[in-house]
This record gives sequence, C-alpha cells and structure tokens, in this order.
Amino acid sequence: MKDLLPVINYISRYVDLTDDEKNHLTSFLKITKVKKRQFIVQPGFVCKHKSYVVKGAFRGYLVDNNGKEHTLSFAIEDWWISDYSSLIYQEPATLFVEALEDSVLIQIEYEDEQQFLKEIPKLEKFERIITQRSLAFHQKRLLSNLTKTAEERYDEFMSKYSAIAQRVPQYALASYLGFSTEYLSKIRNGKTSKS
Amino acid sequence: MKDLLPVINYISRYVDLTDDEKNHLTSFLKITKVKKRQFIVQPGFVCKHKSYVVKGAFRGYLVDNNGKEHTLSFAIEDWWISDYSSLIYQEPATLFVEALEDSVLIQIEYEDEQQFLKEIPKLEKFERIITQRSLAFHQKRLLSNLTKTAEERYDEFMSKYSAIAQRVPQYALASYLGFSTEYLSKIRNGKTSKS
DNA sequence: CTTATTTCCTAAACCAGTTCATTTTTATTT
DNA sequence: AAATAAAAATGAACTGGTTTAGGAAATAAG
Repeated sequence: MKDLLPVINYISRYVDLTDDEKNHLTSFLKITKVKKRQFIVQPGFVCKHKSYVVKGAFRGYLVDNNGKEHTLSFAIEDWWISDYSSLIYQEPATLFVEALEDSVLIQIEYEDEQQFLKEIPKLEKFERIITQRSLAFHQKRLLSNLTKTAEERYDEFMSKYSAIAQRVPQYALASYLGFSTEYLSKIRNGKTSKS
Repeated sequence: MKDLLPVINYISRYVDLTDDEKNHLTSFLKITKVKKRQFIVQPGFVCKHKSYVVKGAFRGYLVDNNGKEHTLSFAIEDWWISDYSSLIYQEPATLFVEALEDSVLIQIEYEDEQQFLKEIPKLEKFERIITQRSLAFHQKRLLSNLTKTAEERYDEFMSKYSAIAQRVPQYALASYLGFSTEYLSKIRNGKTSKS
C-alpha cells in the first residue's frame, strides 16, 4: 500500500528494515480520515492506537475541574499523537485529541504493536530512540515553563514552531504555553514590550 | 560483585536475563561514592553516564540567567539520575546534578551502554519501557503545572513523595514545584488556607 | 562548644498574568 | 448573501505568587 509508506519511511530514519520487515509491518497499519472537530481520543476511553499525521493538524488537551482547557501537545504532518499515558498503561484516557482540520492519519493499534515488537526486535530500538527524544523534549519544555516568562515562551515557540502557530487557534496556543488568551492578545499587540 | 546486584535486580523487574547476560552486564557497572555537595554532572561538560542511586539523594537543576535555580528532578534510593538530554545526544550538559547527602551510585557509561544494547537486544526493551514510563511521568507533571495552583501541586507532591520531601531542602522543593521558597513557607504555615 | 554558614520564616510592597465584561472580527452554516 | 457561531481584541479591576529585606533556627566546621 503506497499510502502507508510515510510511516515506513519515518521508521527507516532510525533503523534499517528489510523489505520483508517493511511488508510485514505495513500489514498492521491503517489509514483513517477524520473531519475537523472530530475526536480520536476521549477521556474515559482507553486509547487504542498511536496516530501518525499524514495530513492535517491535531491538538491533545485536558479539561480541568473548572472547565478550562490545557493543551499538552500539537501534531501536524510527520508528527505522532495520542494520549501516551493511556496508551502505554492501557488505562482510560484523560485527554481529548481533536482534529483542528480535516485530516488523514496512519494508525497503529496497541496490540498489533506489542506483537510486532516481539517479531521484529529492531523496532524496540526505534521505539526507544523516539521515546528518548520525546522525553528530552518534554524535560526542556518543563524547564522552559519553570524558567521563562510568558512572553519569552511565546517568542521561543514562534521561532521554533511558527508553522504550527500559524495553523492552530490562538486559544489553543495560549493554553499550550500556559497563559490566558487575553494575555496572548496583549503580547501579540505589544502591550507588554518595552519599546 | 554483590554490590552491583541492585541494578541487575532493577532491570530484572522489566526483562528476564540469563545468568550469562547478568554477568556480562555486571562487568560494565561501576560503583561510585560521592560526598554531599559534590557534583556528578555540570553545565558545559558532556554527561558520560547514567547513575542508579544505591544510597543517598540527588538533585538535578538548572541555573537561569538571573542566577535562580530550577529543579528538574530528584533521585533517592532505587532511582536513576543524569542530564538526560546531554546523555542521549552527547551534548554539553545544561544541568547541575548534585549530591544532597553522602551517597553511593552504580554508574553505566554511555559508550558501554551503546555496546551492550547491541549485544543483548533484550535491554532495548528494558530501555524502551522505562523511558516510556518516564515520559508519561513528565507529561503528567507538565499538565499538573499547567492546571494546578501552587498549593495543589505542593499537596500532590507531599502525598506522593513525602519520603523525598523529608530529605531535600525546602528551597529545592519549591524550585521543583515552580514557586518561591517564601511562598512555600506561606503554604506550610497555613497562611493561604481557607479555615 | 563556639563561630560561620546555610536554611527557614515573616511581612509589606509589588507585579506578571488573570478575570470579567463587552466589542470586533473571522469563520461556518443555511 | 444573510445569519449564526466561533475566535480574537480591548481595557479595567483584581489576585496568586514574587521580591525585597530582615531576623531566627538549624547545620556544619574549626
């Protein structure tokens, strides 16, 4: 299936797969199309797959006791998204994962992945490496939240991920960076800068 | 070496190792003793090992441009610590990792680990699993910082990690939870509670 | 056991970012 | 194209947490 190639190519950046391995792996992948505003993960339901974004944009977020939304992650083309905690422990999710645009995904089911990790040990290495990188990323983000002001975090995000910033609603960006939409508005319109 | 058994036992919680594998692995482990206030990682130097705490307590922290300290992680007995980002990318560290007490460590060198990951593929699975769990932990912490007040984060930490709270200085705990020591003092002495 | 250093506490002034309330703009639907 | 809903802007009042500055305890060192 040509449509499933992007995931094979993604994995091939980290480990070398034989043609047989590629074919075997491909048999487990599924293409899914979702419409804007549709959820692929919802609180209370166990997250059954990880999703690679072929086309579109997604947002993973938590709704707190006061009804406020807090964005944990975004994903656009060539990124993965899921409720990671729900997926690895196979526990009910706490996050919503919602399509911000009409999108196309390639999905891997949890059980299938457990199976081919046994069959193709090379994929353990792939999993280890991308998980390590994701962990390093999250540690940096934690430190960034601890050390930087709202405006500094905004500037940092804009310089690193302007492609994402341009595609997601402003309230989603604010809730990712950890402040209110009103404050983001102020930052954007220069009410806080010193010249 | 009997002293190195704790790490073998730790790994054996996640994967089954043969006696040969255990022996081979043991040959790469090194015991290190460090005194209180000693650093095992410093900014500017590439982090060359991950450390398992046999005895003692550690703290990993960043010093920002204003000289303020921000704690990323603690480690007591049966935990691991390092500058993870520096370790996996073999880049200069940004963190200090400092002993809070006289301590004993079992260390694994970066190159040695790369080698035995090739020799014993089972260890890839071990690495994957603990990295996944650490990632899930950091995601939860990130969400906790986004959704909860200082006092709620304090209460949460005390109920989950009172063993750590009792052993680390208060300024270290405050800087982990993301607020000032003065505010921690207020929380502890009930100046903020509603009755 | 005495001195120095590090850690912890207290309180008032302050500020980065929130909340609330309303308006304007931009998308989406009919 | 009009109607409706969703997203962004604006400003004034407010608050959770910081800063500054000091003193009191506790630890470590001579």
